[in-house]
Amino acid sequence: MRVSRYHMPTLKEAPKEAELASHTFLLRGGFIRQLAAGIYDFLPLGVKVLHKVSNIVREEMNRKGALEVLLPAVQPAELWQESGRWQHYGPELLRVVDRHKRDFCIGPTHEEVITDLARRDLRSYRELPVNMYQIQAKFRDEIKPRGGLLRGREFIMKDAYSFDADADGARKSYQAMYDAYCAIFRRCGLDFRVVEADTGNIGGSMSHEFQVVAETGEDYVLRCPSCDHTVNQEMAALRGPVDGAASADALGIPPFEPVHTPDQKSVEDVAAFLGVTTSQVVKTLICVADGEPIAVLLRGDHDLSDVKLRRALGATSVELADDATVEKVTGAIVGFAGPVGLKPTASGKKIRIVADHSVNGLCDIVVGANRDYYHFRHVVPGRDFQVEKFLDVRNALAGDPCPHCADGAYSLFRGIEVGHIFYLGTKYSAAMQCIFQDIEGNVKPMVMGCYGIGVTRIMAAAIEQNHDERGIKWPVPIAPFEAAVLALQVADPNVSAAAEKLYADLQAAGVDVLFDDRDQRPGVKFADADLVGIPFQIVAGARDLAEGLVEVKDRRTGTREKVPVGEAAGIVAQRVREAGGQ
RNA sequence: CGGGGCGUAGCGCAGCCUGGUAGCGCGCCAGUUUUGGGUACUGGAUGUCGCCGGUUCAAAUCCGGCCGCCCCGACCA
Repeated sequence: MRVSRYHMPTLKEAPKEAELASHTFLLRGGFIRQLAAGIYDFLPLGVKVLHKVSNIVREEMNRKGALEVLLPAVQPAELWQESGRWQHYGPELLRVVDRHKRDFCIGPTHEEVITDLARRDLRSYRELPVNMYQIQAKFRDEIKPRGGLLRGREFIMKDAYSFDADADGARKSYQAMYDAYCAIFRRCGLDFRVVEADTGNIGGSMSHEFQVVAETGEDYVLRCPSCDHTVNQEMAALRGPVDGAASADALGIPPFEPVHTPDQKSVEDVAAFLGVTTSQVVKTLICVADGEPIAVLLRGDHDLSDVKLRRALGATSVELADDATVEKVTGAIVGFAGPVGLKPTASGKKIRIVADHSVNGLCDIVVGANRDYYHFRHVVPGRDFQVEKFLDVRNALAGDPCPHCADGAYSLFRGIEVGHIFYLGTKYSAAMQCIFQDIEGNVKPMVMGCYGIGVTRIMAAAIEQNHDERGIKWPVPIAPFEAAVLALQVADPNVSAAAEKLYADLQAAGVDVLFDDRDQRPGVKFADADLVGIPFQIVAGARDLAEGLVEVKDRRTGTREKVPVGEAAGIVAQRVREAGGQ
């Protein structure tokens, strides 16, 4: 491709909305343009990267026997009502009404559609297992799209769904996808980790995330260096109730008493005001679990993991109560909830009180007084209030003990989730009558799995991981072009002839090459090639050509070397191959 | 949804407080120049100042409403 005939609108200055490297360079390099919040146009360069990633995904999926399909973006509400998600998905599901007043949604995922497809055409165990996938745009009406392609509302995803006759087969299907995903991300040149994850509202019983290691990632991941256990922070368990080991000696502690805390709402404020540490303040979070309010006690310096709470309670949904509920339950404005003297619920039942293990064994603590602008101090758990049970519900932190080995301690890193696989079981197949007959003639629901990869998110993640101040340093397999030829003085016949030959030779060698044949200053070409992130650049200029040389630059390492013109194409073709190019 | 900010040329911004000719840099077009890391000079084109309404002789500027975008928080296969 010749730059003079290409559309590559690079920008010298970054649009002000871009904060992250990936967002900035994608915009500046002319890969994408924003159309609306979280919605982007893909320009020619962006599409090229998208295709390279998609092709890798496709190859690895096909290698595992998965079959490519293409499902509709617009889906009828009926299917979602069948699975129950029309009610449960919430405002993230973009719903539309057609001219006949029928309800539809723009698919945020395709479990319903694929399950419907499977139940119609798959009847016998002889036809299983089947794994079908597609690469297609999804829409999720995110509250807050951010970071360009990192969290858009419309994005491109590869989603696959497996159907097996039994759990054993389904586990094999799951493992095949696990392996395929590792191969895909490795081929994309990403530094990633496989992470144990929660299944969220998609359901199922086993799940792994594939996280690209990046400072700018939204997810927090804990990893134990001694046993390599790696898990999303929101569900990282802790080893035993070690926090509460110190036994309470309530004897010397005076009765609890109210203190006026007029302007102190946060734990930090209260601790500072009363001259105690934040770990001596116990915060009481009013949550709603499956519709019932529940009080959850946590040490002031800890955060709640709503995922761990949900799992510990065996609830299907857990959320923080809204202000009105908090006021009803505590009789005080938000910020002063405490375990002492909580009101019974509307139905007359006493509100349940649970606590994190770390609260066990604390004594002489500060808690909210369930009264506006008051706290209690010298409170002793067990003496002044009772806890129904102690649970592991706080977010694990770096340094916390790993539950899978005797002495390991978690370390923390941030990641960008680029893939997620779920062992679904029969959640959708049972709800939607996706059944088959086994060898004995029994009718059973199929055992499913689903597997997603954020294709557009890979683009962003790859940049977060591979860039410098000048621009992108694409890994060769997903770079928009593998090499560029920069003709520094197009008016000079020697230069243009040499550059044309290099261009032709590289093409003949199967290299995906961009030829900068514009009548521009050298600086412009260098800057654009670096910005756009072409891995290998051959610089053909009058100065070196006079000696029969051109310069070969490696964008990733920054090394430049002078080589004879005649050898340059061969050298670059060789390096492209070694780096995993086409 | 709560808090904050922004909306003026393709991009980055000034002008608004204190109402009166719409500006700067980059980019773009023409020409000259330059030719190994965004060259210099000359000339030029480009704006419903986000939208609607109000105040006023006069509104980018003041007032009201709406819309859009960004950031923080809550949310999130």
